[in-house]
Formats: sequence, C-alpha cells, structure tokens
Amino acid sequence: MNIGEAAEQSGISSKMIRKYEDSGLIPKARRSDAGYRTYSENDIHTFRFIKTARSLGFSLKDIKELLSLWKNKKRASSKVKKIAEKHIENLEIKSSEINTMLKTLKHLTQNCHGDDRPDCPILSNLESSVIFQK
Amino acid sequence: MNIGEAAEQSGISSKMIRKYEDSGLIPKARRSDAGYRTYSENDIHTFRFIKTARSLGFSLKDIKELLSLWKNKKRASSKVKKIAEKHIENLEIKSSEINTMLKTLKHLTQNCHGDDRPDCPILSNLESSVIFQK
DNA sequence: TGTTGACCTTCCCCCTTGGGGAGGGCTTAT
DNA sequence: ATAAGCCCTCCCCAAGGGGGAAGGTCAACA
Repeated sequence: MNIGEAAEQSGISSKMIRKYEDSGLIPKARRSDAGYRTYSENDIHTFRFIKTARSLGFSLKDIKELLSLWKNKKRASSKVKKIAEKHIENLEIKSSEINTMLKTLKHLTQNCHGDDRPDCPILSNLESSVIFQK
Repeated sequence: MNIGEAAEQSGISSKMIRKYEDSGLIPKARRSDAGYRTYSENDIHTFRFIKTARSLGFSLKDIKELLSLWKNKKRASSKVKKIAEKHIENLEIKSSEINTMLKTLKHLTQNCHGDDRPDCPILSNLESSVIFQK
C-alpha cells in the first residue's frame, strides 16, 4: 500500500512517516517503479506501535530503543523496564512542576478582582515574586 | 550596564536577552559607541518580570501582553486575570494528560519482571494497546 | 605601548515533534 | 486526452532554549 493508506491505517500522518524515515526511526521504505513508498501490514503494525508509544509520551529516541527491543526476541525485559521507569521519572518531574505553577497561579488568580480596577496581585507577584525568588 | 551583567542580575542569559529583543518581546536596547547594548536598573526590573512569568509557565506571547498591561497604569485587572485563567486551563489539560500517561505506565511497569526474560507487558501494550485505542 | 583576556557583536547551526505549502511527477477514471 | 487525486522532494514555520565561529572593543598589566 502507498503512504496515504498507511497513514490512515496507522494514525500517523504521511508527513510524519516520511520524517520518521529521514530521522532513522524506521528503515527506508521499498519503492515502486515510480518512486512511491510501499508498505506492508507489518509496517502498519510498527507504525501503530510508534503511535501508542507516542501517546504514552515516550520520546522518539526512546521509541527507537523500544522498537529494537520489540524486534529482538532475546531481549531482557529489564531493559524495557528501565526505559519506562526513566520516562516515568521525567513525567513525574514535569507533573510536579506544573502542579507548583498551578498552585501559585490559582492562589494569585483567586485574589485578583478581575474588574476595571488596575491593581492586580498577579502582576504584583510577577514584578517582585515572593514565592519564586531566583 | 552591559548585557553580561544584566544577564547575571536578571537570571536571563545574554543569549536570550538578545533573542527577546529580536522577537519584539522587549524594545531595542540603547547602544554604546562601540555598539554594545546598555541596560538600566529599570530594564533589569523588566527582565525579572519576564523571568518570573516564565517560571510560572507563561508563553512569551502571553508575557508580551502581561508586560504591556504591567506598564499600563490604567489597565483593567480583568484582562490580566483572563490571561492567567486561560493559562491555568492549559496547564490543567497538560497535567491530566501526564497523569493519564503515568497511570498506564506505572501499571505496566509494575507488571514487568524486569529480569533477563524477554516477555514484557510494556511491549505487549505498545504492540496492541488495550488502554489507548486510536 | 603592546599584548592578552574577557567581553561584546552578528550570523549560523542544533535540539524536539509536529504542520503548511510549492512545484512537479504519476495513475486512474472518465 | 484530460482532470482529480495521489505521490515526490524541498523549504519554511512554531517554541524556547543552546553552541560556537569570526571578528570588534576594552581594560589591565608588564
């Protein structure tokens, strides 16, 4: 099948399939006489793997490793687990950063009149932060 | 003062101060005879405002608006509040996305042996996701 | 006075994960 | 034969940083 159908069946756009090929995430596709990329059911299977991994937030770099472990039937599951655990760690850091921001923002926003008056604790905080001092 | 000292005092790198100027976030700096950018205490004050706003996750686009409201003594606090509330919304979406990922990842990771054996629920899930079906 | 090191300038490249669109070739159906 | 709808490559854009090259300037020190 051509790239358009592969895109539709995998949920990854044609644009991105080409980029993934360029970046080395997936091998170079076979080509038709006209130079069209040609894909098999197996390729779609791989694309779906990538799609799901992206939806769990894995980076393309991680996904490259996960793909190679996936294809290697003699892999040690410990390697997969290590990648996932590192990813979990990073997500937890991001999550706590966001939650810290949210806590401050909600506090400031609750104390802002939100009317025609100019005084505003949000601006006051940005001007001279009490909570976030560098 | 020159850009290096301004960077040190504000916590924003020289590199980024120049980029902020290029992008129009801050006005073009005065220059010395030699062409060096020259900053005042007031500029540092502005840089710190930007620094704090970044630490709360505001985009540079938002910060541009916040800066203009900050400098406008006749502003309506409602405008500031609106920007902050929209930002809170976005952060909450991101937060829930991350938490959804974390929930799945933790579940899968807990069930992975993490030893020399190849079988691994993480890969099985990516291969044919039950939880995230596109 | 000359040299040296630290600073400054502009300009270009890189990262990440996508998207838009131009200009041109191929295929298929009417 | 022609038009629609694919496909190709190539370049530009986003956001928010970072690295480094090539060259000008300034201040201190011998």
